[in-house]
Amino acid sequence: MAASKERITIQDIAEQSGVSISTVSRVLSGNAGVTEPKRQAVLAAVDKLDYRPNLFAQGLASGQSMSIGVMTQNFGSAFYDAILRGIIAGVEKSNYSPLFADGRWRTDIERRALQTLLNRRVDALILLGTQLDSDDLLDLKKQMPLVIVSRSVAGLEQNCLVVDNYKASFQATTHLLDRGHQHIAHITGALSESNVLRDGAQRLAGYQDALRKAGIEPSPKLVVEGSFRSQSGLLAIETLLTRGKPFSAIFAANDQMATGARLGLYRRGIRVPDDVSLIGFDDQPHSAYMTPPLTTVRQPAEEMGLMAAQAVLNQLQGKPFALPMVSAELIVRESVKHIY
Amino acid sequence: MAASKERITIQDIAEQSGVSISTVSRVLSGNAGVTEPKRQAVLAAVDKLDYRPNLFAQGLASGQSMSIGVMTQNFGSAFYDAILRGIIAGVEKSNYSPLFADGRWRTDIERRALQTLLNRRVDALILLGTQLDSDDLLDLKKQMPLVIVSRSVAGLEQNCLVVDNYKASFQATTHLLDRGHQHIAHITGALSESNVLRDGAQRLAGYQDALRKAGIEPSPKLVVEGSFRSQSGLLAIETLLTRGKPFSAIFAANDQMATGARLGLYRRGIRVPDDVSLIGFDDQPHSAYMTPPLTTVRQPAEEMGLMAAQAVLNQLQGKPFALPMVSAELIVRESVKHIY
DNA sequence: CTGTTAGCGCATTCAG
DNA sequence: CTGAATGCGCTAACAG
Repeated sequence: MAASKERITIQDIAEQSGVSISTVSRVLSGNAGVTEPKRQAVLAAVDKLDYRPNLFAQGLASGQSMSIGVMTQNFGSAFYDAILRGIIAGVEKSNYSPLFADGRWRTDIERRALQTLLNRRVDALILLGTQLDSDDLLDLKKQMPLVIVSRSVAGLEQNCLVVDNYKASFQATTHLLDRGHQHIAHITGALSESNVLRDGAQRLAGYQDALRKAGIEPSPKLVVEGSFRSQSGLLAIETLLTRGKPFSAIFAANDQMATGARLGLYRRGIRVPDDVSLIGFDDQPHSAYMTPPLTTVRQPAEEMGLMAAQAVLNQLQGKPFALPMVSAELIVRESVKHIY
Repeated sequence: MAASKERITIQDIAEQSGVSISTVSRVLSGNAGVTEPKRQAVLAAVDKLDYRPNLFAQGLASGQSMSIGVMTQNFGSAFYDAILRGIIAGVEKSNYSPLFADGRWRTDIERRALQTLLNRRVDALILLGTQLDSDDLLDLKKQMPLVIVSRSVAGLEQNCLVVDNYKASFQATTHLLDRGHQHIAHITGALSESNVLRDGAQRLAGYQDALRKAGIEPSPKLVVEGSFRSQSGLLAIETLLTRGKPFSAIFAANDQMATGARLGLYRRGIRVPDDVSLIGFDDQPHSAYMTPPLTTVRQPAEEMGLMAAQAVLNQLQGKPFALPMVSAELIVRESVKHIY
């Protein structure tokens, strides 16, 4: 590949194909009629000279960057990664291209990352699990198309794509009840921080209501507040054991805590699922490889990414769009035992 | 909404501070002397009007984008995520900002992702585990500052940042030997694809040489070729068991395969570490939470990211730079048992 | 349909 | 040291 010498511009291909630069611009943008022969000539020249329009010039002249900012909270997260994959796939067909940033679950970092995205003049925004204030979010919404994934914001219901945590949690708990478990402990997600409160609180509610529906009054002694991190799952086991109230199953608000709990049980010599059954939430890739493989709840991450992408693209084109509440699915594996 | 948010330009702050736009440009870029009073006036105006220079205009006029392209192979990878974190931290202090792309371990995707990076006119490139041909890489090197992480390319030794796989692997195997193990199996990484050959082959070599140094001739029956994926670790167990040659320990070329192997052993009722000891490589975050916690090798990912960032920045400034071979560290946990 | 012309916002000579 | 004048490469009116 004999690469670049001097940047070739629209001017070059205009001369090469014997037309004016505006005509070139027209065939390239496609939003104006051009005679077929000229069109072909231009295309040929573009191909021959391997022309690449200068995005800076385009952006400056048109006022659009043709890019969509995508903010994750952790590149390393398997769940967000799957969403990103969906977004990439969804945006691929359009003329827009994604611009990634990572908030690392820290408000200050996310704020700055958002600024750089804004500085790059993104035309729209997809925010995953954002921790920003709803005021800021409302404000952003006024400025450009916006889709918020995995967090519901009051006043922005239209733009939020969330999973039905309550229902999934209800089902997971019911699964345990159906298998004969009466004493089911729950390790919650973070509940105090108002920002991430949603998921944790909803999953807790689903757990409690499932018990009630089965005629069992939820016991506070069987509920331990976690933080969504492995470490908290590990600690939760100690807490539960200390409290002394027996249980035959544990439902953790996510797989990471379930993993932590698994280790805690292992250290105590408690077998899974022989002594205690375990269920997680999220279906981290590795959960299928735990010993035993973990029963958990899978969110259709990739689809969610696709939907989010489609929604922004529609907004960008002024088309109507809708974001339904997506439902998660229980993945049954060997970490749950049927008892009598 | 657009009323109050009229884009403010350099022109606005020029008027506001009573100087010309060139003076404004000077104090902002800092590469030219400006009288202190004027400087202050400009800064004040910038602050007051909350001025943000238009990157497109800057890029178009200067020919630089002030951005560094960063290509990963999988946003979801914990290892690469840690490297990205290091890169972000390393680039933060400079005026450059990172632009991310994901090659998803697929050459075609990586190629396209690289193109979009190039279209955005990145000033430099950091490639993680790239699968591109060395010819393309050589070519890129001619066009801009370049750093390749986790892959060594002939002719580009200067620009590659790699970990000493051989040494780490040698140490891991020696650790097993020191604990009394004589029959040590090895699940290799991918060996056939020339692109990712390095890591897998080097780890295999380290394993073999450690055995030889201990006076043990490596047995082909105890080596199974894997693909770096969990699934292959699972299958490897079946293969090993079928071959019938006994072993008391397994060294997998990465944690994912170790996890797969762990499940395979579990399914066969073989206990870890009581019956078989297990060692991985990479120290995935979750490895510390496996049951039992996995002994493995940790690569200083974040530091590597920092070094990569520093190296590109130096290149960008025409300064000299050097990329040493970094060494990994054995993390001892409960998955290895001392036998007699 | 198509060529000409004016900017987009900023960095950079080039004269003072 | 500083202001005025040129483009950077492209889009979008504006005439033909």
